[in-house]
Amino acid sequence: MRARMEDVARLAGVSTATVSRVVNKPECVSHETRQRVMDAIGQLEYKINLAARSLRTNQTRTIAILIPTIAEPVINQLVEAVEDVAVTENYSLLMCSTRGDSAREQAYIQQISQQTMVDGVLYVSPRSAPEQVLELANSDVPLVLCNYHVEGTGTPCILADHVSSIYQTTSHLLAFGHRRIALLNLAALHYYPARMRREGFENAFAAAGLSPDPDLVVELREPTYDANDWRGVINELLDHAHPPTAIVAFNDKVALEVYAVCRARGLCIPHDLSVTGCDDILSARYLDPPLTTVRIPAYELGQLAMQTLLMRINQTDPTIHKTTLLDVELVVRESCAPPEQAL
Amino acid sequence: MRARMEDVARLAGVSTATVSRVVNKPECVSHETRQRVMDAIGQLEYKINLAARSLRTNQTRTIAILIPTIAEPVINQLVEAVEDVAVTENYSLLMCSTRGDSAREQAYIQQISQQTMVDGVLYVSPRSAPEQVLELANSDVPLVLCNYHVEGTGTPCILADHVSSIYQTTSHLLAFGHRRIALLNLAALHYYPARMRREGFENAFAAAGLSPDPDLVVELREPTYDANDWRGVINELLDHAHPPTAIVAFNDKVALEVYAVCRARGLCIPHDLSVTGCDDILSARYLDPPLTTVRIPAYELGQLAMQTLLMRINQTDPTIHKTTLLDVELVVRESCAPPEQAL
DNA sequence: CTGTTAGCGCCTTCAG
DNA sequence: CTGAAGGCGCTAACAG
Repeated sequence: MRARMEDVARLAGVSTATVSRVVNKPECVSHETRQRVMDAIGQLEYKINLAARSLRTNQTRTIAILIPTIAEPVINQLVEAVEDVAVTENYSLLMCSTRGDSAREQAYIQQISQQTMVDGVLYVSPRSAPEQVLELANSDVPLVLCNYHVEGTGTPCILADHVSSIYQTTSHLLAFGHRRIALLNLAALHYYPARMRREGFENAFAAAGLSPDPDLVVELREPTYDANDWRGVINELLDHAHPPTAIVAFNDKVALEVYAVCRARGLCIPHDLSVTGCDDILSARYLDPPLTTVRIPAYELGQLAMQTLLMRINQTDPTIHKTTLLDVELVVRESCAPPEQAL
Repeated sequence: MRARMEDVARLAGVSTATVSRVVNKPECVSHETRQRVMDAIGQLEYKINLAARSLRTNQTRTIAILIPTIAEPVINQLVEAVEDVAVTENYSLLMCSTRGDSAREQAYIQQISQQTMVDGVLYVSPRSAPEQVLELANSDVPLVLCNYHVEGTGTPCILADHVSSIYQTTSHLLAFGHRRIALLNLAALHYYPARMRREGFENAFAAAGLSPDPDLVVELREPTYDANDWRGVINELLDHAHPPTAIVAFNDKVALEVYAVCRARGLCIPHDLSVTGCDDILSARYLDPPLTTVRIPAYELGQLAMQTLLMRINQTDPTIHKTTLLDVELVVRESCAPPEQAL
């Protein structure tokens, strides 16, 4: 629209200050004047110019959410939660998804830290080198990390308990009597949760007074989101002279691949092989048999992360506890059974 | 950062205009001067203020994408495509997802049309009343519609061919010899593609010189994304005195529910019942049996929509063809077979 | 190739 | 409760 506040002011016979008040603090303007101004606004189809406002107020009312992809169920629930909070708090959400492209991740970080464009950043599952994450953490843009952990800086970190998730699925299988349990993990460079999952796996064995067979721990370093590479790995595992009786997949998508391989080999889950996943994606319950997995509180994660970021921005509570670990819940379905003694 | 262009200019011993040029048209500045300015920028940790730039240039370099939810595979692929184009063209993406809440959809539309905040809007799968969509179309914000169609206004519409998708799955079943085919459709208020799907269903029958049994056409008016309501409907259909031998689901999620119901009833797909879906979500191929469905060119849709929007914004080509229909592809897997003659 | 100058549209003290 | 006035930081003519 062409009309500016000045035009509205003239038409309503008031000053621009009053128009501004009508827009921002209507309660501070007399009912009568307000009405006149509102009419003028409608008549001129006046549109408020956010750039001018931002320039003046020094805040953009926009936050950026930096994520690896939007196509992961856990992440898109998290994003939805963030947006829900943003909407109630009158913030807009800038989507920055990197699609596993580290150059793009870098570019986004540059953009955010070298331009005044957002009031804060939510950085989910960083894949960048720790130094780069630190660089952002040490810049003057308020930051909250999700699914990542840094120490030293005052950056709040909100995490699901990745140790616990794999600990729980592994323990579940151990309780069934499995001993030869394989772990399918993603250990891409700078991918933080991988270590925690590995730890959960080992802790579960340790708690049972056992230790895992290193041969059965597979850590793919492929940073992409392409699931194809898993098939080869799974087949290798099953071709092993002394194959596993159970597989702990680090997420449900990989568990899906285990299902596919079993189907191709004529193996019956859970009779011939027990399988667990993680994330509880939609299709987990529709598989045959339904998949035993772990529910990640993705929505709560996003909510908490956004609330924390808002507190940082408003400096409401500078003593926000630095890192929060959210509990995770085992969802037992039908993909696990005692191992075949015959094997 | 505190530093403004003026500070940089002073430190580098040049004018602000030169600093601006270094930032925006580096090729128009001598190598030497540029270097000096860049050093100053680094030294002062100068951050460019986008609000000031926008105020001056009268463009935000931001576009809004208005979507019903982010958690649908087709939509999130589309969004990814949009973002990919945005990144290459130096635009930012504002996420506006309504989560099936029409009040929120309205609020977003208000915000977009009554504030200068974005250079354009991509409106995907509107659920609002047609008048409201038209209101946005007639505002001065460049708009492109996805998965929707309006006539009269010059608004470009980019659509997947919803008629064809259901036409193809229905024909596939007819070719197997099915005659009692049920349609599970979503006909939420103002949900545009529902009509097209219904049309595809009926056209397929007509092309075979047949007509569908109206008893077997179910159109749920539930506007939510909750899939639970479908179970009851599916059970009713199968309890019918003369039940269908095949079910055409309007999308894969609903087909998933058909699988679940069949599993619960001890029915074997495709032996006892043939099923088709639409969208080709990830899990479609992991089901047992793998689901016959339709691939929607979601990425291409998003790409084309964004490119079209950019042309509108830049007025590169005011003669953009108004509406584009993208082809859709049947993916035959194993969820369909000839009907049991015994039934 | 570089500098001068004049706003972009709004908010926000400060008076009245 | 309302008005006057200044400036947020940047870009884009226009000169030189």
